[in-house]
Amino acid sequence: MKELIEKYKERGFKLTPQRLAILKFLDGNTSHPTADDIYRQIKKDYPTVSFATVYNTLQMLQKKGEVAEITIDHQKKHYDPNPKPHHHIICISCNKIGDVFEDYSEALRLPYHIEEEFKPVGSHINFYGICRGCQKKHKRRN
Amino acid sequence: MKELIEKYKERGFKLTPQRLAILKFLDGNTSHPTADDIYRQIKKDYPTVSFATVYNTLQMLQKKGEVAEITIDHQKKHYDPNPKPHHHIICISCNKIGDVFEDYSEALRLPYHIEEEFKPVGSHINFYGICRGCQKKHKRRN
DNA sequence: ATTTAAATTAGAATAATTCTAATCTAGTAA
DNA sequence: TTACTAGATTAGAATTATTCTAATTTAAAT
Ligand SMILES: [Mn+2]
Ligand SMILES: [Mn+2]
Ligand SMILES: [Zn+2]
Ligand SMILES: [Zn+2]
Repeated sequence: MKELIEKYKERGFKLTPQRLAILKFLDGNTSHPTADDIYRQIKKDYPTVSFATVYNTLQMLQKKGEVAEITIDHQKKHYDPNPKPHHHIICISCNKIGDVFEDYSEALRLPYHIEEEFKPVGSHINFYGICRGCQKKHKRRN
Repeated sequence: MKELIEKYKERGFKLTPQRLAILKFLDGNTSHPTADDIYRQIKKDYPTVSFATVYNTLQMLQKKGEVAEITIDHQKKHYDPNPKPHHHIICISCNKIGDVFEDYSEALRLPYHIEEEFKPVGSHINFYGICRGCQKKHKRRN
C-alpha cells in the first residue's frame, strides 16, 4: 500500500483523494470487484466521483500490473487486486468467486501440434463449482 | 447435423430456414464465432435475418448443450459449436483462438480448503500464447 | 502565490445484448 | 388444399457496460 503510493509519486502521477480511496479499497481486497462495485464504494466518501475516474484508475493500475482483469463474467469485467498469478473457482449458482493459489503449470503441458502453432506465455484456470451456501439452498428446496 | 435436425423436430421446435442456415454454419465449424460473425454470414442468404433470431437460436442451442459460450473476450461473447469439453489457447496479439483437446482433469486437484467451500463440477483452461503469424510480424518489426 | 500538466467531472457516444409487440410461417389436421 | 395456431421472425427500441469528450479543477512544482 505505502509502496504503491510511493511508486505513484515516483512515476510522476498525481495522487488524488479519489485515487487514494480506490487504492485503499483495493489494497488487500480478496473480492473480485467490478467497476461498479468500486464506484459505489468510493461514492460513499466522494459523492461526485465519476465512472471515468474509476475506469481510468483501473486502466493505469492494470498497465502497472497492480490489478488484473479476470475473464469469468461476460456481463461485466471483474478486477483482481492480487496480481500474483493464481486461478479462480466460480459458483455456478451465485457467481461467488474464490481464489485458487496452486501452481499447476508443470501439469499443463500443451500437445506438440499446439506448441508448433502458438508460443505459450501463460494460462489461467476457471474452476466451476457450487458453494456451501448454494448447496444448502438446493437441499432446502428438495 | 442430420441428428440435430431430427432432435429439433422431435422436441417440437420448428425448423425454419434461418435456423437451418445457422445450424449449417455451426456444424463442424472449428472457429469460435461471435453472434455478429454468425449474423453476417446468415445475412448473405437471408438478408432480412435479425440479431434476435441469431441470439434466440444460440440460446436454444446452449440450453440443449449443442453449443457453449466461451469466456475469453470481455467485449463480445464467443460461441463454440463443439460441445465436447476442451480448452482453448488465445493469441494475445490477434486474439486467434485454438482448441486444446487434452484432458488435464486428473492433474487439476483442488486444495482441500477449497473443496470444503465448493463442490467442484468442472473446469476450463485458457492458455495464452503468440501465434505463428504474430511471431513473424513481431520479428519483422525488429 | 502562480503555473500547468494531469486528473476529474457530467454527460454524450458507442457497442453488445435483450426486449417488445406486430407480423409471419412451419407443421398439423380438417 | 385450406385453415389454424403456437412458435418463430422481424425492426427497432431499450438496456447496460464501457469509452470518449470537452470543460473545469487540482496536485505539486516553482
Ligand atoms: Mn483472484
Ligand atoms: Mn473450442
Ligand atoms: Zn453460490
Ligand atoms: Zn496472433
